[in-house]
Amino acid sequence: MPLSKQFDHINIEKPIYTKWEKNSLFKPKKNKKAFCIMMPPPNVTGSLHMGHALTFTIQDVLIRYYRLKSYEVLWQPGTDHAGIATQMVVERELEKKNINKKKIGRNKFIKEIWKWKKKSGDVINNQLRRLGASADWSRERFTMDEGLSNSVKLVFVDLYNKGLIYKDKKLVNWDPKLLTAISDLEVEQKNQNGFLWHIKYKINTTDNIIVATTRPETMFGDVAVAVNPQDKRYKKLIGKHCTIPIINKKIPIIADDYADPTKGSGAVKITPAHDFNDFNIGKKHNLPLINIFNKDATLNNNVPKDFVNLDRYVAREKLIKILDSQDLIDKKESQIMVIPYGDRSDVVIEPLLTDQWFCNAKLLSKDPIMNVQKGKTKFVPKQWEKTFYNWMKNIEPWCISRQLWWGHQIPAWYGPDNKCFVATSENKAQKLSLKYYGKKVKLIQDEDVLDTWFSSALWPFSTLDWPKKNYFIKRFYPTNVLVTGFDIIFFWVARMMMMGSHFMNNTPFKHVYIHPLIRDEKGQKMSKSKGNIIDPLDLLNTFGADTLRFSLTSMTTASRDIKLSKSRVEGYRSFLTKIWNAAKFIEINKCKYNSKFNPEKLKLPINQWLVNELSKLSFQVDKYLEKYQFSEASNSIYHFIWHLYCDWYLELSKTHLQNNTAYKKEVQDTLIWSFLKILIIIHPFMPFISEYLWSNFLKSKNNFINNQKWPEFTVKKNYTKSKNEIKIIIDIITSIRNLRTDLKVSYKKNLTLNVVSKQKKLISLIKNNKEDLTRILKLNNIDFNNSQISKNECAYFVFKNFNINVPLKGIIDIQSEINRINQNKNTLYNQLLKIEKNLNNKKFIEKAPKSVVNDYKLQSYNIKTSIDKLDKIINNLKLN
RNA sequence: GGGCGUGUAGUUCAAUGGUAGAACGCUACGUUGACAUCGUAGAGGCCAUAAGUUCGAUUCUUAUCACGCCCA
Repeated sequence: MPLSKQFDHINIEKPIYTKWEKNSLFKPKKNKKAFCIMMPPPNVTGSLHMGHALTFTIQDVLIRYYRLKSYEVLWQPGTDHAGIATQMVVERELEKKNINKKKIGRNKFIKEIWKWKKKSGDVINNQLRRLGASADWSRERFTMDEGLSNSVKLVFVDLYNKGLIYKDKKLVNWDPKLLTAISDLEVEQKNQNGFLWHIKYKINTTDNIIVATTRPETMFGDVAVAVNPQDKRYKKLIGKHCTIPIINKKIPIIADDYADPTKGSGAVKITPAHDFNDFNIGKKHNLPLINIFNKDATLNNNVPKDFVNLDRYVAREKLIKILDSQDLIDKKESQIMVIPYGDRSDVVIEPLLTDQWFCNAKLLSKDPIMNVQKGKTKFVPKQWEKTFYNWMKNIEPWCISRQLWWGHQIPAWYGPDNKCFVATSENKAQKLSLKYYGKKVKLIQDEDVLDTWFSSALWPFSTLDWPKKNYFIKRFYPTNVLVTGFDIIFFWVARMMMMGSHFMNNTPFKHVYIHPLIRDEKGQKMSKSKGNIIDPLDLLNTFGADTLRFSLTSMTTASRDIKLSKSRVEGYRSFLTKIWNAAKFIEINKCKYNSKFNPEKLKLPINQWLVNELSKLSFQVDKYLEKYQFSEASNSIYHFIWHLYCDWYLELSKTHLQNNTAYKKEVQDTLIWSFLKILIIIHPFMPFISEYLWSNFLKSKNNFINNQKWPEFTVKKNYTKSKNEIKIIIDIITSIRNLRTDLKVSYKKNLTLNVVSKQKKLISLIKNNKEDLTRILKLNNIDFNNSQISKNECAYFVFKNFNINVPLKGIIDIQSEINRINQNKNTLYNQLLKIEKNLNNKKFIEKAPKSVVNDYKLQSYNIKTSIDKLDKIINNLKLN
C-alpha cells in the first residue's frame, strides 16, 4: 500500500509500541559494553507533565542511541510511593465516599491505598509508553515492593548500628496541616508582607525594654530577651530581668551577638521552642524550652486560659488587642519577611520540638563529595558541581521520620520501658529484647514512616535486586548517567550518591546530566494556579510523540530553562511532514533496497557527495550525544535532512530518475540506502515514524529498526573531490537564483548561460550537470564558447576559476545590472577594507599566527581579483 | 547577606580570540511531477554598558546596570 498523504500518528503509534513490547525489544541484550539509566521514578499518583516529557524523552534518546550502538542497554523503570502525596489523594477519594481515615484505622487505610494503587498506579507508565519510552517494563519496580522494602529495612538497621541513624528530640519543621515533620528541603521560603511589633516588656514600674517581634503570640514561650553586648543603649540592662506582659513572668536580659542592634529595637525575645535561631541561643545560655503549641498549631496549656486552643493567628490578634489596651505596644512597622511554607500543604510551617529520627548526612556526604572531586561522578554541565558542593558541604542532619501512615514503617520496636530495638523484623527485634530483658515482653513498633526520599535514595541499587549479588547489579552498577532537572539535585541526586557510596562502595552514576526546566513562553514556571500549563497529552494528541520529542530535544541546550510554546512545536511537525514527503518521493521513484549496495564504490558525484555528508552527520550526532548536546544533535539532523538531503540531493537526483541516465540505478540505490541510514539516525529522536517507514520500505517481518546498527562508515578519500564539484553546481544555481530575484526576471523567461573557462575539468563538470542546471534554473541552453566576455547586454558572475555571463537583452535594462554588480562590488570592498586594515598593521604581521596572516593575504588577493573583474565588466557595459 | 546564572536579529536561542548563525516570524515572488504542513530570494545585529589584557574581544578579566534562580 502506498504511503498516505501524511503521517497519521494517531493510528500508527500505538500498534508500533505494542509490537516493540511484544517482541521484548526493550530488554537488555547481552553485549560487550553495558549502558544503564535509572529512570527517576515518577510519583505513583502522577500524571505526565511537560517536565516528565522532557526528561524521559532525553533518557529515551540516549537509551535508543546506545542500543543502536550495540550496547547492552538497561533502562530501569518504576514508580515512587510518594508518601504525603499519595496519602492525600486517597484520603480525598475516601472523603468523597464519606469515609474518614481515622475511623477506619491505619491498616484498613493502607489497604485502601494499595487498592487505589492497583487501579490507578499505571496511569503515568502508560503515558510514558505513549511518549515512546523504551524502558524495560518487565523489570518495573515500586518503592513499596517487598524487595525494595527489604532494602530499606536493611539499610536502616545497618546505619542505625553504625550510629549514622539516631533518634533525637529536636526542633523540626512541623506541618500543622498534614501533622508531620518535613525536611528542610520540603519547606518553601516565601517573601511576604508582615508587621514588626515593638512591645514593651517592663523592667520596673517606670522603665521598660522594647522588644521587636514578628510573632507576638509566641511571647508565652519566651525565656529571655537578648541584646547585643556592644549595644550602648542596653549595656546597663544586661543581667537584669524584664517581665512578659499578661502572664507577668520574669525573664533575664542576656547578652548575645545574635541580637542585631540595627534591626527592630535591637532587643529580641528568645523563644527556644519555636524558632531555630532561638533554639541555638537557648542551648548556649542554658535556657529552658517552653512549648506553647499543639500539633495543629493551636495554643496548648502552657498559655493563659483565654488563649488555650486558639489558632496561632487568632491568638496573635487577641494578644495585640490586649497589649494595645494596656498601652504596651510602642509601634507597629510594616516589613517584608520570609515565611516558611510546606510545599505540599501550603500552610505556614511551625518549628516544633518533637522526637524524630535523623540521619547523619554530614558523614554520609563525605564519599560523594570525594567522588565528584575525583571525577568519578561528573556533572554535565559542570557548573552544577558547585551547587552540589555548596549544599553537601553545609549539610544538616536529615530528618527521616514522618508522621504518616503510607510509607515504610520504621523498623524500630519499643519495650515497656520505651527501650528501642532496631531490627529488620519483629522477630529479630524480639530476640534483641529477650537478651535485654531476659524475658519475653510485648513490643510496639514505631508508628512513624520514613521520608519517601529515603527509599528513593536506594533506587540505583535496590532496583537491581540488592542485596542479592546477581547479574544485573554486577553488570549495571554504577550506572552510566542520571538524567534529571536541577531542582532535585539535593532531594534526590545527593542522597542517592550518599547511599550508593556507602552501601555499594561506589558512586551510583558516572555522569549526572542536568537538563533545563520547562517554563511557559514568558519564562514563568508552569503551574495550575497561573493557568499556563501546557499539557503534554494535548501535544501528543495534536502532534504525535515524534514531533513532541524532536521539539523538546531541539530546545534542550545547556541553559537553565526551556521556554516552550505551542507554535514552536508546530514548526517541528512540518519537519516530520518533510521526512514523510521525502519517503514518498523515494517510493514514487521505485527505489528498492539493494543488499549488495556498496557506498564505497559509487561513481556519480552527487551520490559520493551525499555519502560523504551522511557520514559526517552520523559522526556529528555521535559527538553531540556523547556530550549530551541535544539541541546541537537535533539541529544537525534537521539541517541535514531539510537543507542537504531534500533541498539538494533529492533535487539533483531528479534528472537521473526522470531520464533514464546511466546512473539511474545507482541513484535509486543510494536514495533508499541513505534514507534508511537517516531513519536509523533519527530513530532515537523520532522512534515511531522511523520504525514505520523502516518496515514500510523493508517489508520483512520483525525486522525492527531498534535492532539495527548505528551508521558508521569510512568514506573514500576521492569522494571529497565530489564535494567541491557539488559545491560549484550549488554556487551556480544560487547565483542565478539571486539574479532572477535581484533583477526581477521571472521563471517564465528562460535564460541562457555562457560559461567562460579555460579549465577542461570545469567545463566537463558543468556539462555533466547540464540537465540539472537547465531544469532547476529554467534555462534555454548552456554555451561554452570561449569567446571574450560579450559586450552585449549581459549579467556577469565571477567565480573562482570561471565566469558566467547571462545575456539579458530585452529582459532587463542595463542600468539595473550595473547597479547589481556595484552592490556586489561594495560588499566585497567592505570586506577588503577590514582585511587590509589588519594587513597594514605591522604588529598584526609580526604577532598573528602565520596561517592567519597568509589566509588574510589570500583573501585580499581573491577579493581584489574579483573586484577587478567586476570593474572590467562594468566598464564594458558602460561602453555599450 | 552568600552562591549560581543570564543579557546576541522582531521572538526563541546557538556558536566563536580572526568577516556573527539557526529556527520561527516578517516582506516579495512562485502552484516547476515528494512536499503550499511547500519552494526561491530578501530585509533585519555598534553581540547590555564601561575599562583592561591582546596585533585583534561579541568571545578572556574587572566593574557597572538589568533580569532570573537557589540558599540564609
